[in-house]
Amino acid sequence: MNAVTIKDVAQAAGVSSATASRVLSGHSATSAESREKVEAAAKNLGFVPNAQARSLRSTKTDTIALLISDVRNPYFSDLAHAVEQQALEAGMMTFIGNANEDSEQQDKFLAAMLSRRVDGLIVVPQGLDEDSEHPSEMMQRIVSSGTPLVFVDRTLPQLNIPSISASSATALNEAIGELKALGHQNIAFLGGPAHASTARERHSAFDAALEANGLTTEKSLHFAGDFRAASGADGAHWVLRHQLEPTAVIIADAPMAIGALTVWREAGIRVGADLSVIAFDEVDAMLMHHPPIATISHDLHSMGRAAVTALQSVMADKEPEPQEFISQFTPRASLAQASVTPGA
Amino acid sequence: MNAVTIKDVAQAAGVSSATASRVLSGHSATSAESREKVEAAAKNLGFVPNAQARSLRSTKTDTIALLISDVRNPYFSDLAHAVEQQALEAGMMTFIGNANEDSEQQDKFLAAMLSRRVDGLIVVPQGLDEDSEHPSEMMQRIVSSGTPLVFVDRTLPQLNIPSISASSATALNEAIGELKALGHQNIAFLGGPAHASTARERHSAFDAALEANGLTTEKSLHFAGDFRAASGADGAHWVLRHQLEPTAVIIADAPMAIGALTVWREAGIRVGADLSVIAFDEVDAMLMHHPPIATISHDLHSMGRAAVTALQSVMADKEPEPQEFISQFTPRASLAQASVTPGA
DNA sequence: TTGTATGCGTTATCAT
DNA sequence: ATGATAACGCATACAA
Repeated sequence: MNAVTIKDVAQAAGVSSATASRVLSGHSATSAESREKVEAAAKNLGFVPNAQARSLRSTKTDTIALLISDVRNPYFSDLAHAVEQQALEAGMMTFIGNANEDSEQQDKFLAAMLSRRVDGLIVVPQGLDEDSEHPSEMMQRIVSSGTPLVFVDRTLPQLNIPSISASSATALNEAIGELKALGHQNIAFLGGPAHASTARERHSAFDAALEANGLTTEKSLHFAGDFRAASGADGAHWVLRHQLEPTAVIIADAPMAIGALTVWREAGIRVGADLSVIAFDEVDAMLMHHPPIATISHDLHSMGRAAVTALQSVMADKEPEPQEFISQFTPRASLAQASVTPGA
Repeated sequence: MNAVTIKDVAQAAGVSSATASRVLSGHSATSAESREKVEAAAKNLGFVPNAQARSLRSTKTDTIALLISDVRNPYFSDLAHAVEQQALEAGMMTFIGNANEDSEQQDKFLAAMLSRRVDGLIVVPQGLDEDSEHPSEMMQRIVSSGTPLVFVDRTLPQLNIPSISASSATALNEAIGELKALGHQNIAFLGGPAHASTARERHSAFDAALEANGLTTEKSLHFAGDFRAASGADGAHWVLRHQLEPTAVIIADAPMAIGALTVWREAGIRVGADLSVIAFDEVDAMLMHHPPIATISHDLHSMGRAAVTALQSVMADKEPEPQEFISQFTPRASLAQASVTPGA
């Protein structure tokens, strides 16, 4: 077992534990001689500082936590990768946690992080499934604990927390404009759960884009899913049975798109001929599909970087102006894919 | 800021901090009266125990770390999900780290975990790129520190660490048998980097399967990639230019398959007609491809569970019999996909 | 520059 | 069952 402490190192080096500490943390002044001896002893004994004790004393952990809502969604694993790289550059470790689209699991992770005194938290917040109006109790406690916190991708508007999110207005306007130009009139929307701010934003941007393009906003053409594949499959059936016979569909995330495309394939619907499809999130599966699916995609790398930067601001200042941190990113529409073709 | 300690709780409850501790950790015997008072006070003050201090004293963290080699590879994020769920059931938190297929980044994470005194480590080990024979120095230190350690997916044979891995022999035998029955003679293999044990295992199982099926083991039909998409693209070009004109290709992981399929699509090669393709790892992109790609897929859920179970054994016993923990899983071949058709 | 002594928040020991 | 106190490993104020 590893029981080698700074005392052992000090003893082996023939100095006091204070001097050993000074050498090993490298802050204060130390003589070249003791530096040499201590470093040799530490290496020799295989000394690994106990981060628990260190941060108990210094109240700094150089660690942030990132909570995403679904590890298995490539959208979020890309985001995780971006955050991690940026944090690494800033000398901080990242703990990645997975809420699994479940607010209970989110709270468990948040509690663990809070009790481990991470320096900051970057969170894709889960709304409460039953009640989207109020954040969970644990989330409230995080906030009132004063732990630096930043939301990314999704947000909880009630909480006034710095948020890195995206505005789909432009991209959806472009998409709908393109579809209209191709003759599509009845465009369906397979949306996400109302407790996710991104789902709400995409839905209202969809409605606004219809209106801006002079198309009727038909409430019945909106399907409420939950961002997971199974609900996309349900949505696909719903589209096929819909009395307005939509000729184009926009899908709010990649897992739902995968579920839907699988259903349509099995039903013999030819995407790009019988039905035009545009999906959020440019993941491999969308590009591998035949034909490739037109996408509205976010610059996850930049969003991840921005989240870390915003968190660093919060960690530095004590009272930041929240308004400064509501960053809006603009996703990019790639519509020149064969999944978008003239409609009836 | 959150500065409420167990002393504050004790004071508010009118008991000693020792009693408060006993109530809050729930181990020793306490009177109903003090239990009530302490719990009320704790809730009232919003007390969050400091895990640093707790585990400094108790040398237990109820936390394990999982190091995967690429967060963005769905294969590994599925594995991460499985490990996390199983650990949660056992009352342990999981820190997920990403080596990004880089042994330096692996070592950074391992150092951080070691210094945080996690109770155990589940690792998909990176070999050293230059020298696949020796584990990294940090890995050696982990081992000699006595921290409970289990390898999953990949292993480092030199280290004699309990390992959860897979044997592709059966699946590849089946795959090659099918290809031969369909008339394929020249079958190429796009493999992974030699420093990954899975790459070596898949390669030698491929050779063995050729031999078992009475096909010549043609060294020149093996392409050495690195498990990433770009090398799959290189491999795709290599296949097209190869003088033996292979009619079937087996690809060692999903990212490489995606890279290769993209190249072939752009080159106008019709997979399933001009070329038969079988890929390891059944990820969404393989199923979305037209035609769907035949796959050899692992039961990641079981492998993840097994890894946690094995780790628990190591944490319980002090000197386990390593042989007991070399679990072999057998991937399943799904060959009835249209990417596999008769060959020249 | 170095050593001594103290404290971080919690649990364990030893009395009572 | 409870309280006083030491101890976990480290960093730092203060003294030398």
